[in-house]
This record gives sequence, C-alpha cells and structure tokens, in this order.
Amino acid sequence: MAGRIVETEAYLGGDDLASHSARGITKRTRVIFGPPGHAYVYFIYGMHECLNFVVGPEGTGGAVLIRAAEPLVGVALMQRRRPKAHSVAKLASGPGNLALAFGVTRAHNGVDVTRGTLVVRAWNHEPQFDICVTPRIGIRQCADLPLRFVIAGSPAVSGR
DNA sequence: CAATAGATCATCT
DNA sequence: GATGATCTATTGC
Repeated sequence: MAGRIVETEAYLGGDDLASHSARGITKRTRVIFGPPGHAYVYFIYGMHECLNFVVGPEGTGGAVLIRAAEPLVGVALMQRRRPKAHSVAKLASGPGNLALAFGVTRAHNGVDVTRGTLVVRAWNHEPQFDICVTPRIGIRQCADLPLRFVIAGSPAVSGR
C-alpha cells in the first residue's frame, strides 16, 4: 500500500504540554526520545492506534502525528480493512483510520522508517502543494499553537 | 448539518 | 482511578 500524507501535526519536545514527551521518558515515551526516523505508535481511547514519526535530534522528544493520507496504492485492501468508510478519500482520514487502513499497529512501535516494511519518503515529482497551517485538533494543552499542517483542498483531510 | 453519547483500555497519578 | 494526539452512530434542528 502507499498513500500521500496530507495532514500532520507537530508535537515538540520540551515544554509542549500536549506532547506525550512533555512528562519525560517513560516506558511508553522512550521511542520518542530515541533516534529520529523511527515510528512511534500509541494506543488511545481504548480503541485506536496512531502513527507518528520521531523527528529532531535524538533525546529531544519531538514527533509528528500522521493524521491523514490519500490512498494511492492498495485501495482494495484498505477498503477491506475499513468496511465502514464511505469513500476512498475517507479510508485514511483521521489518525485512527489511517492506522487501520495501512495496517499500522503497536507492533510497528520503534521500527526504522527509512527502510523496511513501513517507509516514509519525499516524492520529488509532484507539483507544489499549498500548505495550510492551523491549531492542532483534539487536545486541550497548548491548543493555540499553529502546529497542524494540511495540504489545501485534499479530500482526505480530517476536521476543519 | 451540528452536537452528543458510547465504546474501551494503556498509561500515569 | 481518571484521562485521553478518536471514531461512529444517533439524535435533534
């Protein structure tokens, strides 16, 4: 499967209280403080898994939540995994949906995302996109920081 | 279309 | 023992 990431949120290290890393290294947050280029997958609300990429120098605790993607390859498989989705654009719209559609689970927590079965990369052959910046969604702490990034007009973007 | 309820559990206090 | 980087179905206009 493959998709284009169209919506992300940044969670900073240090004093960003919305970030899981804000309260230091724990069993759960240790991969966020590990080397960048690795997946951080967490379980939330008793039912959903969310995919992040660790970014920034090792030890700083920064991560990027992948909130939505446009399905490009493997659409049929994603539809089988998400029978409730009402359109292709919604297959991976929202963090929990994206993880479901792409089959990402906590088993991927800590994997190297520069090589292997779960890979992110830059795509150099696309036209330029307009990126909109907004506050992050679904948080209470630091809810005013402009750290959500969406590709303008993408049908797969969630919320606002 | 907007607002709300319910599902459900790992994690940290 | 409360809370949360969510989703879906349902209710109410």
